[in-house]
Amino acid sequence: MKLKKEEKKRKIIDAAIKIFARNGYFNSRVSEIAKEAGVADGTIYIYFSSKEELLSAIFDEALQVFVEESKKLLEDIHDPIEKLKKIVFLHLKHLGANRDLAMVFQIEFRHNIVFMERLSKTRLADYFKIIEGVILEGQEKGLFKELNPRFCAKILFGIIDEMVTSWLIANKNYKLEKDADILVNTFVYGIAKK
Amino acid sequence: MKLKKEEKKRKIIDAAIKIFARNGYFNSRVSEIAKEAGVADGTIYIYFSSKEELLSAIFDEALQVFVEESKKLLEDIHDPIEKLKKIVFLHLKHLGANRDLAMVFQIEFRHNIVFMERLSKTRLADYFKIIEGVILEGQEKGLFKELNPRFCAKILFGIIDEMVTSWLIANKNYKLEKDADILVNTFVYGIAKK
Amino acid sequence: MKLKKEEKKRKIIDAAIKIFARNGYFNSRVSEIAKEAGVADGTIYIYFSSKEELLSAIFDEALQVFVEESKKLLEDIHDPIEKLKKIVFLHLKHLGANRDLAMVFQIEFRHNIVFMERLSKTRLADYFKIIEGVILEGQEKGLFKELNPRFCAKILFGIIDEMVTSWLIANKNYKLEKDADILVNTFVYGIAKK
Amino acid sequence: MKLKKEEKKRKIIDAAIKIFARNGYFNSRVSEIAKEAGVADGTIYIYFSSKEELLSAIFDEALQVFVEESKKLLEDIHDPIEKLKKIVFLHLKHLGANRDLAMVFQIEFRHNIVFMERLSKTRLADYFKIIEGVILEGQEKGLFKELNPRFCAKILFGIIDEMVTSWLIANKNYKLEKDADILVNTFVYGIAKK
DNA sequence: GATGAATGAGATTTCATTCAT
DNA sequence: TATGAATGAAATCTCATTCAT
Repeated sequence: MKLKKEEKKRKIIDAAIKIFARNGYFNSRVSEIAKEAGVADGTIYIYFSSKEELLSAIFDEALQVFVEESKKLLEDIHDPIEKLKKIVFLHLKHLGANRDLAMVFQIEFRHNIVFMERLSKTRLADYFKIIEGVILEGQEKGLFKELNPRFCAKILFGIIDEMVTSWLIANKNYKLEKDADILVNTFVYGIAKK
Repeated sequence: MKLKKEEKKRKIIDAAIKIFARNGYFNSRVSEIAKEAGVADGTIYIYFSSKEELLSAIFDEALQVFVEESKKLLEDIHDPIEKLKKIVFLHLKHLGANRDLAMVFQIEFRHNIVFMERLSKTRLADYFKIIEGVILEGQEKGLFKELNPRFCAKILFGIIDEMVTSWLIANKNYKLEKDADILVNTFVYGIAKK
Repeated sequence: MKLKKEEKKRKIIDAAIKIFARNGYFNSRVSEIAKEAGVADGTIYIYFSSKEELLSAIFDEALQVFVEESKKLLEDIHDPIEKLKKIVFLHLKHLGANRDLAMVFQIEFRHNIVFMERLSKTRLADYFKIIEGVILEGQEKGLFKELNPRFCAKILFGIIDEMVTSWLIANKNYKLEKDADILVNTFVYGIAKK
Repeated sequence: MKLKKEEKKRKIIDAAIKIFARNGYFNSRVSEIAKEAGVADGTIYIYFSSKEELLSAIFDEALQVFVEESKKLLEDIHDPIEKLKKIVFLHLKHLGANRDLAMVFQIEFRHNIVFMERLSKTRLADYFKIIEGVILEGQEKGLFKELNPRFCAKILFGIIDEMVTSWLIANKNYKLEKDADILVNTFVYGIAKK
């Protein structure tokens, strides 16, 4: 029974990702999502209180999975630079493996400032914390300069973010994660010679 | 007469920036923009064929101004790193001086993939060209590693972009451009010690 | 359930006939029709895809009812002239009994050539077929001259049509069908003496 | 000067006939007519007080020309039946020679009952008077049955009207006036044999 | 819980007409 | 007289959400 409920929620979220990715949030109809999920329009409102809530749920779920996986996989790595590479690799792999989800992340979540503010204060904050933690660790180990860790985290996030968006827009079939290492190297060592 | 027409167009664009920034594109009413601009609803459609066209016009105009100014100011600078600092400084100053415009740039232009594709193939491409040119110049002068210049340009743009967005979301009153130098230094020399 | 749906459709069509007749198609508001039908504006669009579609539906339904009734009542009559009288009588009675419907038929259906072309190739064609059939029958029985049956049908239709329109415009209370017999007699025997 | 004024009025009327015929009254824009006539939008309002007035003017002018020509040409004819043939011939020739005008007459003038009422009480009444006069003359000469002349006129008008409309809808290239004689013969002698 | 018909507020855009030049 | 930019009222249709079944 409980499982059935979870299943239905899953179906609705998956349908929403697909539809939002295809048409954009504002041009997606709740009834379309319902159809794609194989449920009645009204059913969606049993599981989610509104269309926007459904968008939030996608974000929450995906980021939670991602944060948890990152934490777990980082446990066995000790070199901060390797850790950064793993984080970036996971980020790119996750989104690269699911273009629809990537679309929703890069485009649909940026719709309005209120939404973004809320997001960046919740799940996204956890993600930034992880990156910041690694930076700090690197600094403590004497590997990184004494820059503001939050500042560094933003830079790294900005780089990854741009890579994903640019991959989406290019609409070519290259592997998104292929550049993870060079990306981190450039972030860590800069573009200047020597 | 011609002037008057240009003036009215100006007024409408300024009003649109203000209203879009305040409410977001989808939650802004054309009639609101008209009221703010001091014209009749229908007048807007004499100058812009649709609400979306109006959004495009904001982007085009702002980026054109920016690209032109950048080109001019770069002429007198010869060090590639200084050039990058100037570009970043200008980018941050421009948007930092006009929070409404920044809002429209960071949030409202990202509404849908089609819109973004179109934008990134037009004006934005010019901007990327400028950054790429500087990177290439640095490489030719033996200052920068032989990385893909487009890749480097994306990284830099991603960093700047994240700074702006994060400044918007933070909603604090720090000067956006204050970090231009350290940002470029980090980009150029990396976060690693030595 | 099914019945309820049909009922609601009925109500909307009846309301539309009334409102179209009163104000004309172009000066009728969908919201007015909704109000008259006792449903919400949006409900109309569940049953009809557009305002024009609603106009078409009125025509289709009314003509279908009329064609079916004509066919049935003609079965028991054998004299072609009597058949023509019956057709004309029915036509006049139907519209004479429902001034609103007559208004829509005579005025609102003639709005544009495209609409008329479409109509005349569908339901109206059936109606012409019936008249033509009777003319042909009369010719086969040696009662009528060997004129082109389609030409004769057009003449008869033109006469009836003008009677209805002129009755509408006159806005007097005479029974429209009272002239059915004399009308057919004139059509059949002409206005010339002997 | 006066001539120039008349010329401009002419141009506007001709443009209006063309545009109304092409798109229908409601789907024609005043600005389109202005463009076609080679004048500014506002200029139309110097000559006609409104869009509807312009439609009226077309009707008035065309019918006036027609009524006057009919009267003149009928003077030399003495046989009522020949007179009817001439009237019908002229009616069909006039509209047959100018498909755009025909379109406006058959379709655009029937838009709303108020308009039709007004028309039928003014210019159209003159036209009916002419037909009625011929019928009466035929009756006085003992050629026609003692039917109500107005009734007969309506019948004849209905027949002609249907012929024109059906010609328009058919959109074939046959000469509209070719059936004038047979049409009148059928009207006068009926469809019955002997 | 699930359904899907019904709701009704609401927004973009059009276009006849005006009027300052 | 002629112009055409500006006006602003107004209407179709959409669609998130509800709720009786």
